[in-house]
Amino acid sequence: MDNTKLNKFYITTTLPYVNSNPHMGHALEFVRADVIARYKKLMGFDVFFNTGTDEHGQKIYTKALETGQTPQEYTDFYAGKFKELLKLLGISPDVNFIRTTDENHIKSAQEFWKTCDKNGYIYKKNYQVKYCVGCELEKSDSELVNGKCPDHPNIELEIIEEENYFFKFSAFQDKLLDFYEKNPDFVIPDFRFNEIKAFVKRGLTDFSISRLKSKMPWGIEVPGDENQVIYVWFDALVNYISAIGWPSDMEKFNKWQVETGGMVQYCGKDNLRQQSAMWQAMLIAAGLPNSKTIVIDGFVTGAGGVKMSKSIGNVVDPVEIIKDFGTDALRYYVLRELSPFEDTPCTKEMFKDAYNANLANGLGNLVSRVMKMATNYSVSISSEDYVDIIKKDWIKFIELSSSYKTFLEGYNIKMAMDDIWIRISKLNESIQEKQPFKKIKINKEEAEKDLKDMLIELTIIAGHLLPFLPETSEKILELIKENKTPEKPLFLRVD
RNA sequence: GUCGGUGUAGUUCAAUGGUAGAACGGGGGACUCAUAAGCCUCAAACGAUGGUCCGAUUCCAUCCAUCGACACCA
Repeated sequence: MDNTKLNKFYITTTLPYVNSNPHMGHALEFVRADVIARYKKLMGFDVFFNTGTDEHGQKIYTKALETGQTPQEYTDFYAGKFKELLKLLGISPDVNFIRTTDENHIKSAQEFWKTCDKNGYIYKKNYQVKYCVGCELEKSDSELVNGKCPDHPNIELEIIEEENYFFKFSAFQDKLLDFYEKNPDFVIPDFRFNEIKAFVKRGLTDFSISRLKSKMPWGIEVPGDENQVIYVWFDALVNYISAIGWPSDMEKFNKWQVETGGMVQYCGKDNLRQQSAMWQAMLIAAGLPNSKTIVIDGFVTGAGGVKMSKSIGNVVDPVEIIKDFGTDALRYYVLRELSPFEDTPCTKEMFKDAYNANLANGLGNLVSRVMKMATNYSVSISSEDYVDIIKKDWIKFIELSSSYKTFLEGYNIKMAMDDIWIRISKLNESIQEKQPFKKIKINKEEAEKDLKDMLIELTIIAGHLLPFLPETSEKILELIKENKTPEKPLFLRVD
């Protein structure tokens, strides 16, 4: 039997569209995907972890021109910014970073197009575009009010006829519903799955997947038609397979998309349709296997559930947070304090409160507390028996915490972390109850035994933290191993 | 408008057909190993109105509030 088939894992984030600076939503998605990637690695899986930047399309083209740059200069700058953010967030350094302007991606997207075309799912059609002379912009139906531009209700919309390529999305309704039926956990959480099922059941309409190059040249050229470019998201979605070598390196592709049982995709709720319906239809159209799981994040909002925006001034900038509180503090917050699936409010004040309560007063203080006693009374535990074993045999170690594992397998990162913080509380209580700091004077032997138990428990806590707060976890394990008190508090209280 | 979700202490979240749990924040206390941290303790909530039931926060209906979906927004 081929056991190796079971221990490969492919996870990807959505590629952020680089028309603005990275925000909390991006940070949240990167960090969560990173946690799952790290967890799987610890569980002995061979992991491919993908992220990158989505760089084509009208918005970027316009922005670049506005700032007096070429689109390439503009996207180079933003790709750099996102790469920088990944570092700041402590994302696994071996993460793959794909840009949709990469040469191999461009080739792959064109091949993908050709394959869909060859299979009969792409056709050319006249497309009517509504154009408002007042705005000098094309308008979609959903933007219109009573069939007029809301900003210029007195001007009649012009209809512009344009020839575009279309994708036969309508051909995939039954196939998608059938696929959903057979994969009852395909979209997490379930209420998002219901949403997309309802959407597909209502019926699907073909959609345009190209743009006239004369109007918008910043895209990948449609194979065999130099007058059109591939519409940005059709090109962007293909990154998930171009990143793993399709079609030039089929061995690599098979390893990550076939032998893994499919990719796991993290995305925001605004991407539900593209990832769980359109992309799946595209894969079927190209004769490729579907994704395994789509995990949908909620949004980070301002206080009271209001959308974050510069004009309201309620934006919480992840880079600024990291500067003030550190990488693991941000990781902690997006993993435990933000709901895994629902929208959650976040303000700087809320961040600070959670930081002080759970990292400074909670985890950080506990480490100082235990290690201070351990060093003062010269009590230690053998690193071969504890610290080293955790790292060497994490699978066995985590086997002892069944709920932790169950939560992570279901992408419920918050609940897994709650388990750890329960342990932190319990250990604090136990120190209070056993009072080794008093007992050491009257019953040295028993005090030392208590303290050893506490060191073991602290080791277990650090072991559990490994995928979430890797840097902190390593620090704690190191302190236990060396039997040292932290020179500086792990998380300094902020007031 | 249609469909769906949600509405629980000051705040952020749980659970449940039969005395509603927690965390943060607030009040009080005993301690001292620790980052004026930790521990113990107190106060504090089921949107509204009807209905089913011996009994509803939980089920149903209506209303109010709020969020989302209803396709070309990456």
